[in-house]
Amino acid sequence: MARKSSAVDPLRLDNQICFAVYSAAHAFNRVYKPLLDRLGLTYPQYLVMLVLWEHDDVPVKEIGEKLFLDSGTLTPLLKRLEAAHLVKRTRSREDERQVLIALTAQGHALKEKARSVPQSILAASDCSVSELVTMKDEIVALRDRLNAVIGE
Amino acid sequence: MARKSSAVDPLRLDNQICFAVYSAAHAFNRVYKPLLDRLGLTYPQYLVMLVLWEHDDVPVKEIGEKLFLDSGTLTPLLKRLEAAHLVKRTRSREDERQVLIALTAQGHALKEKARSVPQSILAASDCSVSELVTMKDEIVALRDRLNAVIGE
DNA sequence: GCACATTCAATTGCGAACAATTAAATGTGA
DNA sequence: TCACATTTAATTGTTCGCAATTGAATGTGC
Repeated sequence: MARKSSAVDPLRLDNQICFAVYSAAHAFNRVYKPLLDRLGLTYPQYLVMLVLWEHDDVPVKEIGEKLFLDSGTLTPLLKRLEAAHLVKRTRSREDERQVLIALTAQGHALKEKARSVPQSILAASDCSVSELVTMKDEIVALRDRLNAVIGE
Repeated sequence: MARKSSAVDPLRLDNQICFAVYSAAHAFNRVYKPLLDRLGLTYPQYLVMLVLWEHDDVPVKEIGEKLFLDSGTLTPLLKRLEAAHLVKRTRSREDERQVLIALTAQGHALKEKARSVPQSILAASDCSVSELVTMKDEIVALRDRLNAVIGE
């Protein structure tokens, strides 16, 4: 039998969608870095701020569900955001197990400085908005199917 | 002026391709985890092994170029692979600055156990091969455009 | 009311990921 | 040859990401 063609070898790096996603995520991170440095945020911190700019005063768990992150990641990250005076962490009075995350005035204000970020990313991706939307929807659909398998 | 529709608000989490990629990468990682646990590898270690299974006895830099990782990430990772008896690290005699990474017999043998991994991932993605190939190519093209911007 | 399980955040430990620096080896130009 | 830049890994310090555990608060079934 002939040796398997490298074009279809499933163990070839080039053939793995997962590596494509993994390396694209790192590439995005490197593009975001200089933009977010100006805001004093890391990319995961920026994601948390995006969540809070949409809906403030929420428990840690809700942030985690939206970003697919757990308390082991979020607790120290939120403490750093608190140290930067962007959020306030307070125990809920209705349910003392929960910690509610609220934006400070500074945290709200940062949203204005963040408005220019998406368009810089769009420019870097060198791609039409409609193409990006299509890709985004496909990737989200794939992600959700993967997460469904994990939940079993 | 009417309030901007949330469907096109560029600061909305749901509208960001970058978050789609970021969260998909984590979802992939979670699917890989139980499969790779059986091999005793983490996902980045698995990527390094994929590179080595394709081409052995290469300097650290070459691995880094293929995976878009630097020595700060690879040096400790490779030391862990060496501690697991999967690779050997030796200074090149032609150029003493380089460290060459070679597979051990165990490292070579592990490739056989890894063959079942891609098909498990394919099953989890619940998607046709041709769809995945198309998506992969699009994501790689996007990644390469992003990396081109970084290189400027 | 009380034992029990569940929920939620925090903690600990380990493995990435990367910036910045260090140090050694190599290459280059005068 | 010798000063100088370049290349390559290694190191250090900070931040993610997650598994596993802890501990407090809450809910439940009897």
